[in-house]
Amino acid sequence: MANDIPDIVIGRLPVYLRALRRLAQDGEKATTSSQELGERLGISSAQIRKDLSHFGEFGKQGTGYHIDYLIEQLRHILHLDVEWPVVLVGAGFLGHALASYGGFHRRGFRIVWIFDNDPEKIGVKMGGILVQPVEELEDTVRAEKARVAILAVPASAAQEITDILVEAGVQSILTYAPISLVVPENVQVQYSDPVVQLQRMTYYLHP
Amino acid sequence: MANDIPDIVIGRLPVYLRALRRLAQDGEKATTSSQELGERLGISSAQIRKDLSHFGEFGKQGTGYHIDYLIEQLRHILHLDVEWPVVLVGAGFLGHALASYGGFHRRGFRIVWIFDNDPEKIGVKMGGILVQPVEELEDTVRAEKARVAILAVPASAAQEITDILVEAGVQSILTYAPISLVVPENVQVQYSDPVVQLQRMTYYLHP
DNA sequence: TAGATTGTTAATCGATTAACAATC
DNA sequence: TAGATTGTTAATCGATTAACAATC
Repeated sequence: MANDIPDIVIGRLPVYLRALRRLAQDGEKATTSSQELGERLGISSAQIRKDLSHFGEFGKQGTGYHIDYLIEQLRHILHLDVEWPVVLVGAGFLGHALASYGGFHRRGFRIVWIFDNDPEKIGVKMGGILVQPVEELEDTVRAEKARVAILAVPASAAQEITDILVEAGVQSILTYAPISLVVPENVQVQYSDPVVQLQRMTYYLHP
Repeated sequence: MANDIPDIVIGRLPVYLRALRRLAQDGEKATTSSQELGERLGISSAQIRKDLSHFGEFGKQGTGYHIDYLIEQLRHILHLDVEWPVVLVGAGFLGHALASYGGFHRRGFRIVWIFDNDPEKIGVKMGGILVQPVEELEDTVRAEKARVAILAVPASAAQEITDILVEAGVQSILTYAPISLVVPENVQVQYSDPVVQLQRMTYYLHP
């Protein structure tokens, strides 16, 4: 069963989910509409309705979408009704920031292992988690069946660590290294390179 | 003169640039081809040629693209032949990681101001830069004509800080806050929310 | 010359939007 | 009932790709 639903649609669902959670938190109303959501996100209401219609009928004519119900549906679609344990590789400043970030909790993820190759870092606690030697990465991933990883290592180490992660069974990698990774097609990669993101904007700045 | 060239094309150029710089650094050859580049990036060669053709003719039949020359052209197109001073708001762990990141240098950016609202942080040096009180943000941005900002503040502060930045003249914002920002249409925003990125991948994981 | 690879065209493929019947 | 808003259709719009003449 291959994937019927466009990647680009899947990519928007977490953004919808985030906006819905905000609406739920504000607690002003129990329902919202594709129009209201679209205005907040800068997306057309038709697109939101179309995206959601790939998965079912979640709204009611005349009233819109029940916020809590739609949140539950999106969580289910995105497989967020379980908490995913995450392996973090790289315990530099960025690794430290990620390990200490409170935002994973309740949104589906928890960093539970941290690895680094620097003897100074090994044994240190970050976000309450002990930093382990990278030599143990492969065995740990395999034994614990970790499927989600975050890469916060220098470009020079990124492909090598990726190969280890993939070999050990990781299927989803969020990478901060400024390099394009080569992975098998069943492995998902999301890139976060601040420089690339900044460079996407300077085109529009007239010097 | 409005923008003729699709956003999606602009978005790929920094990725091409990054790959080209890697090739230049390896120093094995002076030229590359759309095919080689495409294989490294997982993009079709036709797309690379098409993207570049929006801006001119940079290659030669039979030999491909001269790497250094194409790098220079892309830098020029993306307005990276000047170094952009960047204002960073938020001096938490993430702000610290960004301030200490060596990767901005030589890729077109330099963080030169850091602001925070925490008295404990103000006066501290991060990446060699003094953290200043957020009360001075607006005046500094205006006086120094900063046009690029990075937001590393909690969701609760993000829209408020955004409004100040926009009011003071910032036109490009890279935000790490887990919230959709509302900005005028002449302001560019790039989002980096690790949870959203992870959530985009769990859809493809079968629990 | 033979081989390689560009830039571009036209065809294909895919995504977005406008509009509206259905219905809460 | 009147007003609002969904889910869906068909039309439009835009992006990608295959193919190839041009030419280095």
